[in-house]
Amino acid sequence: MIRILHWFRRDLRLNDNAAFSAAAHDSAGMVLPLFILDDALLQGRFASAARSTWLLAGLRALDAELRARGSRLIVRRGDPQQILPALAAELDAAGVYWNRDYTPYAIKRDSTIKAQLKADGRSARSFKDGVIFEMDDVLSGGGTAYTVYTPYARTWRKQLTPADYALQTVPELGAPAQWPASDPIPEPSELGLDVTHPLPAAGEQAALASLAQFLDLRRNQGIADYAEQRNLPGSPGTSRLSPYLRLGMLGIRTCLRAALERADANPQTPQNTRDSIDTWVSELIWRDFYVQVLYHHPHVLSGAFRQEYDRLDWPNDEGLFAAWQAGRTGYPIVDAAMRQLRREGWMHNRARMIVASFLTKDLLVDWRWGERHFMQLLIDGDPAANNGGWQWAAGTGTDAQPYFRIFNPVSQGKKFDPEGAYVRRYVPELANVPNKFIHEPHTMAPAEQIRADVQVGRDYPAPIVDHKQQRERALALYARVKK
DNA sequence: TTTTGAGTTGTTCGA
DNA sequence: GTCGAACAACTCAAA
Repeated sequence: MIRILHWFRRDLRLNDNAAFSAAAHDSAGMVLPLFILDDALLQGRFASAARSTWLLAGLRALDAELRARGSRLIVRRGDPQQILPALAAELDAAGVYWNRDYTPYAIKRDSTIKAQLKADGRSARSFKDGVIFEMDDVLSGGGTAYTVYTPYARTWRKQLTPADYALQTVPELGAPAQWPASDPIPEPSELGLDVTHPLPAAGEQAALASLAQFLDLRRNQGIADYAEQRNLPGSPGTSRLSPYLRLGMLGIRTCLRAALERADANPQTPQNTRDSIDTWVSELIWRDFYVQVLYHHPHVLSGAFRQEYDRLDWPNDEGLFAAWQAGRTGYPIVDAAMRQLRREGWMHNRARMIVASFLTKDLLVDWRWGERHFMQLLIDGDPAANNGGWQWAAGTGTDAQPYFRIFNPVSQGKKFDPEGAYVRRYVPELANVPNKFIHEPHTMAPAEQIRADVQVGRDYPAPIVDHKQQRERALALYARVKK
């Protein structure tokens, strides 16, 4: 009877898991589930107390899923490059399987481990699992990787077949006569993590329930209105699935299949629902796109995708950066968003664009400072998507917006949070400000400020920069690079 | 090789 | 308040 180790990483689920299914199949159920807590990832530049806490919750949920099926999760703490070959030897495993990860760190680590395992005479197999299309799966007519989203997405959709999102069921699992030693899953405090804000319910059951709720057409707030509602940060219009996708508590094939079946199953599906499903699938394609961009252009993690933009001479005012982080810029939609990030470890997508534009184009701070701050606080923080989003906002990335397209934080607020619901929720000192002034409270006359229970400059900051002026400075900053 | 069409999510200005 | 045009030019991808 052979044993195969399945090395869990960003795939904390049993359903629809390519490597896990293959490991169970090839070992006739004698798959040994393993997770390694890698100190390098717990302490690196992008380490996050919130995300690590979320991970620990995910491990507990995964262990519970496994135990319900007569198995369990083996946990080890340390360097995977040492632990895996040693553990494979100790357990006399015929092989080790895992799902691919596409960051430069992961690629280097995995290829080292694969070579070691093979030198030891074991099989080492990696699988595509976290995306629909990976690496060179989607190429332009010239045989090169796309760097522009729209033609990438067109080809992605054209070549998609049902086989690309076929699901595997959870296999029957066996148990060895004796389980190897396992470190306990640590409590967050044991890792020095002190996250006080609540997290979503972890695990694949919670993830599947969230997906079902999002796609439920009988409720008004399901996907039917997604195309419109998703842009309103004060409304529950987005899927909220990103934390589950980040750690693979939810599979991407499961998402895609469920979405497409909603549209296809019923010919009566109204047009706005079809549009919404299509819009959401586009978001899933964006996710594949940025993974693919990072795979082909790993330099984006240290500098601009378009390297001429590394010459941008950012003023990088630390005081302005600190005010942005704290949500005290005097621009209500920006402050609401930054406080949501601290309070929930999550931020609405529209708000992410607004605060990214504000940091780079209004405060003239290097996008990498914002990228790092997001990674440290977001429970869904993903190197590929986060980097892609920041570089897009900064105008240094793939498919860059024209550089003069600078968000106006006041008009964005008026357009996407007209009643100020979002602002009022996260900036309570503005709770009683009338809608008319909610996005520019400093324009209230003193008497109006008294009526609204807020004195700007005392209870809430006056704008720390002048948008119009900073916009001109940003244009000048970029113009210097262009010539 | 050359040409052509198009590019996530905007803003501002003037009629 | 609403509308259309200008913003500035460049790169990518496909024909």
